[in-house]
Amino acid sequence: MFLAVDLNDNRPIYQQLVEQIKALIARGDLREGMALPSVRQVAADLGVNLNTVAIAYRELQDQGLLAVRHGAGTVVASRRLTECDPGELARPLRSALTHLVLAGLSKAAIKQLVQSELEKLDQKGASNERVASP
Amino acid sequence: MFLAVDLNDNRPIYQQLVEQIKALIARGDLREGMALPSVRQVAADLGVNLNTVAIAYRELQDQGLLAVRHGAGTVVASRRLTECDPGELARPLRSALTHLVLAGLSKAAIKQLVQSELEKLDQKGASNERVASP
Amino acid sequence: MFLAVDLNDNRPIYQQLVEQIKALIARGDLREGMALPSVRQVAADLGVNLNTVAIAYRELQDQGLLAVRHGAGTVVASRRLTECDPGELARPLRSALTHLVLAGLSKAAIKQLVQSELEKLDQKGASNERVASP
Amino acid sequence: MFLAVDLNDNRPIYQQLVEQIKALIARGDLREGMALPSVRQVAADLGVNLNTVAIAYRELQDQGLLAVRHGAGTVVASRRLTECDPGELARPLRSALTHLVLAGLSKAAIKQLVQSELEKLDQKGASNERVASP
DNA sequence: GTGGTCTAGACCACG
DNA sequence: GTGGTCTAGACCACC
Repeated sequence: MFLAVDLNDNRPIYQQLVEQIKALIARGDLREGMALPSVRQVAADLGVNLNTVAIAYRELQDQGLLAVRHGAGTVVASRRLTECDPGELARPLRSALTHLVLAGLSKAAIKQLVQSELEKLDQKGASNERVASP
Repeated sequence: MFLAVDLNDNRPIYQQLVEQIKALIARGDLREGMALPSVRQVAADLGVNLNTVAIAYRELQDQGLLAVRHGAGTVVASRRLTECDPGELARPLRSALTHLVLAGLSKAAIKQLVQSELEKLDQKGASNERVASP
Repeated sequence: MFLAVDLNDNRPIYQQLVEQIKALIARGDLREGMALPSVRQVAADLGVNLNTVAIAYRELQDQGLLAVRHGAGTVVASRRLTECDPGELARPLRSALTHLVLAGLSKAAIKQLVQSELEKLDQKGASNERVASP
Repeated sequence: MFLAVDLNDNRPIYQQLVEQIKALIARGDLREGMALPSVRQVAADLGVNLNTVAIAYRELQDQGLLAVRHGAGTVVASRRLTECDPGELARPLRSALTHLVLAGLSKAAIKQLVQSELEKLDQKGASNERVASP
């Protein structure tokens, strides 16, 4: 299984699941139309409450990333760009960068870190830029 | 005053204050030894409870960013760089970048955003690199 | 119950609780993953305010000793050794030893006291060294 | 001057002064009958409030370590063993040892640390054991 | 049920 | 004046 809960993480479990599934989609490990394991199975595998998983799935559905097909499980939705206030969009970025600056990293070191993290995300997730090969 | 609370923000007020003050320190608007407004004054200005502000100040004290002197006010602490696991350090960055990718931003757009945010931070905070030339 | 507040103690109640819980963990009475009584229960048992206990738990969470799971109670965190400046680490020891010297204890008496206190701590806490022999 | 205030220390200034003077006495740098600088001079040297120093001196007087001779300044009192509940006496030691155990130090490492700290204190402060030479 | 946060108002310790 | 702590009681989020 590709999901895990970290008990040493302060964040609520459902939020950890949301983040992880988002990351899988962003990386391209989960693509449009691919099925996700059922709420019950995830709950059983991780040993968490069924409701907790359901809330995570619902959150992702609300964000337009998952499509819940009645009786047929849950699949990755067709990519719809999330509509956000551009100002709001950058807030977590701003917060993360502040964190790094206060930790003493130089501007160059931070840009390098961003670069390497972006490459990790783009390894498989180039679905948007892909042009012709299938 | 340079602080504000956003009621539309999900995060607790005290955490908003922590973030804002951290940003001010990272930008160089607040420097070593500079005094912060008193807990009571901030509370009055923002219309929040005294304790809420005290919790924010205390959090920053625990993180080593503020030096709170009982009876004598609060000042920005002398910076000792926080030593952290580099892996842990990048986690919020990773999360923020995932967020942006899912919002549909291209790799190039994200790097540009990072660049512009870093420049905002570096406007004033170059005090360490500047030596003597003017 | 294994906690108590001493009203003759100058230190704030929440700090007394922090110290006591730390001691229980150091002694091995509380081990990784063990659940602590709820904030409400401790507050009721000790006759102190709910917030006072919450502050103590939160402090221990910040120090990485407890894992507080919203809605699911509090457990002893999986230990990751705290990395500290060795000089800073010895400060409370230095202060305590000074105290004992001024009270008139001989060097030998102090070492004996240290020995006996350490034995109390090591009674149960040898879980890491024990391997497999019984 | 042999006293200093550390602004990055959370403890109140007067308590820092008390600790430092106690350490000087324990080490033997200050011996019976030796004069201390006046309250005013210490206050001026350290740039702290006159009252703050006075409170520190008074605290030490209450503990029987200093003798304030009206109009003639302050001297180190003739050593009187501090009367304490033996249980109370060990509390700071217990707390310091707990701290070290939780930081991951082994029993042996702690005893070695105690040994080295005690030797620092005994360098000059052997006034109790000294037998014959004056 | 759990913990998290906030308020209002009180009292104490420090400088 | 400053910050520190505590109380009582409320409401919210999580499981």
